Amino acid sequence: MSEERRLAVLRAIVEDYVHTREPVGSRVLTERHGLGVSPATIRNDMAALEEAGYIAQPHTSAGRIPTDKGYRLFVDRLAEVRPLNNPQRRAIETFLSEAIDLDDVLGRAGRLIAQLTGQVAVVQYPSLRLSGLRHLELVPVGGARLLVVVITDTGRVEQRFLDVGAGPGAEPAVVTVDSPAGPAPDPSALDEGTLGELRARLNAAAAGKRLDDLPDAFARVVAGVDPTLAPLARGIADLVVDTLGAQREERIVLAGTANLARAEMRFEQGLSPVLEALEEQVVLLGLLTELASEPGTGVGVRIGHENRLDGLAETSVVASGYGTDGDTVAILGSIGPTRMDYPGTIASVRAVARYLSRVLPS
Amino acid sequence: MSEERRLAVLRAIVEDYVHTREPVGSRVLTERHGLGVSPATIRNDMAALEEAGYIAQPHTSAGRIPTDKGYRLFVDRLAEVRPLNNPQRRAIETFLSEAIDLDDVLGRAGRLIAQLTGQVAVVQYPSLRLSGLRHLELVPVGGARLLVVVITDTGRVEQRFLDVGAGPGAEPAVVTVDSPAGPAPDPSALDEGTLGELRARLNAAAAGKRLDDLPDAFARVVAGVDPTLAPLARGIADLVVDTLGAQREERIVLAGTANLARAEMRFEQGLSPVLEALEEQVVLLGLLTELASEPGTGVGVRIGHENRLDGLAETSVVASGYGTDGDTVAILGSIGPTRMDYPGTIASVRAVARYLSRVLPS
DNA sequence: AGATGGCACTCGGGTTGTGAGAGTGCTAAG
DNA sequence: CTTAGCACTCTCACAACCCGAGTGCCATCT
Repeated sequence: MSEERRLAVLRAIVEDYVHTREPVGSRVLTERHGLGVSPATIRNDMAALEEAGYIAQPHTSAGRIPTDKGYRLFVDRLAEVRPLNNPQRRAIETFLSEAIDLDDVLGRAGRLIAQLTGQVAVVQYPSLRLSGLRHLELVPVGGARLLVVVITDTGRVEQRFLDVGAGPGAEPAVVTVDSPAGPAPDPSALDEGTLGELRARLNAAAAGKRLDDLPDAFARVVAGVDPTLAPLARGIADLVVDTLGAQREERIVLAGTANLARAEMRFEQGLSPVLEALEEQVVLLGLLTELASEPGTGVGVRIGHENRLDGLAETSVVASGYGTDGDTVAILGSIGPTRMDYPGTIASVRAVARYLSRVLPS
Repeated sequence: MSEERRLAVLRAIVEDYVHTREPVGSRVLTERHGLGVSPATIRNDMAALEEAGYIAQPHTSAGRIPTDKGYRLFVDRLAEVRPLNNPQRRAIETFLSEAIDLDDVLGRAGRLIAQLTGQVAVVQYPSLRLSGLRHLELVPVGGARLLVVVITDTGRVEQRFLDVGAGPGAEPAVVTVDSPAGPAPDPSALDEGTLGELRARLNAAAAGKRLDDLPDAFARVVAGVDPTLAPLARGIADLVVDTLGAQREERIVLAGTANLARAEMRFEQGLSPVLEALEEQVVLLGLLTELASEPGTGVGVRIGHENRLDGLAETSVVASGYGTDGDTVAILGSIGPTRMDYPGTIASVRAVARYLSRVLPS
C-alpha cells in the first residue's frame, strides 16, 4: 500500500470536495482523477486515511470529506501554488494605483481580495506602533484646546485634542466634549509664535523616529525649552506617544461580507457565529497578528479549529503581512469556509499584499 | 362597520405579527387584544382591510400579515412613540461621552444603535460639504510633494498629497504613488518660511468659511500673494475645494450586521441581497440623504419597496439627521426587516441622534 | 344595518412508509 | 498487494395522508 498513492488520494479528495461541495466516494474518485486503480483499492487507502484522521465521513454510506488535519496536510505538502496570470496582475496593479489616499488604497485592496477569492477580505490599517513619525502639527482651536495632528510615514493621520487649560504639573487630559463653562485659559501659552517654535523643535527632534525612540527625543526637547513651556511640551509628547502606542486604534476594514451569504457556502452552524466573530475586531486583530508571524512563503494559513475563535471554527484564514521594503507594517487576508480553494486564495492574498506594499507611500 | 375598529384591528395585527412573527388569525386577535367583538366580526374587518391593500395572506387558510402599505399607515397614524426610559438615556449619554475622537464617537453610536434595536446600524460621517473649515495645514514631505491637511469644524481630518514639481501654470495633480525618478524640484518654493506665510494667509482667509464661500476667499489670497507663489497657492486652493466638495469621501460605518443572521429575522429572499445592498455604500448614502429630508418628527422611515434598492425590498430603514445646533451635518439610522418594532426603533434612533449631536465637537 | 354563530371548504405542514441509490467493509480469489 | 463480488447500512426523495387553523358565506339575532 504505497504511501505516495495515499497522499494522491487525499489530494484528489480535497480537490474534488472543494469543487463539488459533496462528500466524495471511491467510485467518482477513480473516474474523475486518473488514479489507475480500482475503487476497492481506493477504499482501502481511504480507510487508512480515515484511521489517521485526515478524512471523515458525515454518516455511514456517504463519501469522505477532508478533516482540518487533512486540509493542513494538503496546504503544507500537497498544494501546488498557482500564480495569477498576467492580466490579473495588471488589473490589481492599476486598480490599486488609482487610489487617492490611504483609506482608498486599503478599501480597494479589500474589495480586490473579496472579488478575487469570492470570500471575505480583512485589511488591517498600518500599525501606528510600527510606523515612523513623519510630521507633527499643532493647531490652536477655540479656547484652551489644542489639536495635535500626527502624520505617520505610512500616510496615516491621527488627531487628538489636548486640554491646556490646566495648570503646570497637572496631567493634561484627553477630551472630546467641552465642559460647558471651562476656566478661562491663559492665552499666552497658545500664541502662534510660541507654538511655531515648539512645533519646529518637536519635529526636528522626532522626524523619522520610531515609537521606541520617541520618548528620549522628546525628553531632550522638553529639557531644552523655556521652563514655562515645559509642561505643555511634555503634555504634547505624552499625547503623541500615547497615540502611536495605543493598540485600540488598530483599525481594520472588511469587504465582501455579502459573499458569506452566497448559497455555495453554507455553514453548518449558520453564519451567525461567523459574522459575530468578524465584528469582534479586537480578537480578529489578535488572530491576524499571530498568523502573520508564521514562517514559510510569507502567507499564513489557519484552518478550522486551529484558530481559537469559536465563531471561525468552520472557516479558514489566509493572511499575509504587507509593508514597504520588507517591513511588515500591517496584515491583510481572506476568510472563507474550510472548504476553500487554498492555492487560489493564497495566490490572491500574496499578490495583493505585494502590490499593496509597492503602492504604499514610502 | 366602524372605521375606528378597523384601524384598531390593523394596529393589533401589526403589533401581534411583529411580536410573534407569524400570520395572525381572527381568533387570537380577539383573545390577545381586548377588542370585545367576536372573531366573525373581525373577519369582516379583515376582509375590508385586505380589499384596501393593508394586509394580505401568504396563502389561503393562514392568518393575515401587514403589507408595506399597512406598515406605512401604522407608523403614520397608529404608532405611539414610546420614549426610552431614564437608565437607557443615561447609558447612551455616558457611553457616547467616553469616546476619544470622531472615529470613536461614530463607532460607538453605531454599536449603540445596533444593540438598542437589535438590527443593523448605519452612521454617516459628517459631510465635508456641509462642514466649515477649521484649519489648513501644509507639510512639506520628501522631494517635490506637499501634504495638505484639512481640518473641519466637525473634527474630521482629511489629507491629500500635492505634487508641486510641475512648472507654474500646469494643473497640479493629486498623486499617491511616487514616480520612481521625478524631476528635481525647485526647493525654494518649499522652504519653511514661505510655506508658513502662505499657511497663515490661507487660514486667515478661510477659517470658519463654508465650502460655498471658499473659492472667493482663496481667490483673494492668490491675487494678493507674490506672483511666483501664485500657482502654488492656486494649486492648494483647488485641492482643498476639491477635497471638501468630493462626495466620494462620504464614508459610512456599519454595525451589527451579525444581527441580520439571527434566526428571528429570516428573509424570504435570503440575506444575500441585503448584505450586498449594505456594501453598496454609494447607493446607501443616496438612500439616507433622501430619507433625512423628510418632514415630521425628524425621523424618516422607508418601508419595504418604498426604498428603490431591490436588495432592501424586505427591509425598512429608519433614519434621522444629526449635527450641532439644528444643522444636519450627517445621518444615522437603523435597518431591519419590515416586520420590525417601529416605535422602539424610532425612539432609539432619535435618542442616539440627539445625544450624538450634543457630544459632537462644536 | 351591523354583529354573531354555524358550517363547509381549502390548504399548508408534519408524519409516516417505502424504494432507489450510493457507498462502505469484508472476504475470497487473482 | 490488488481486485471483484456481495451483503449491509444509511440518506434522500417521493407519495400518501391526516390534522388543524383559518377563511368566506349565510342565516339569524339585536
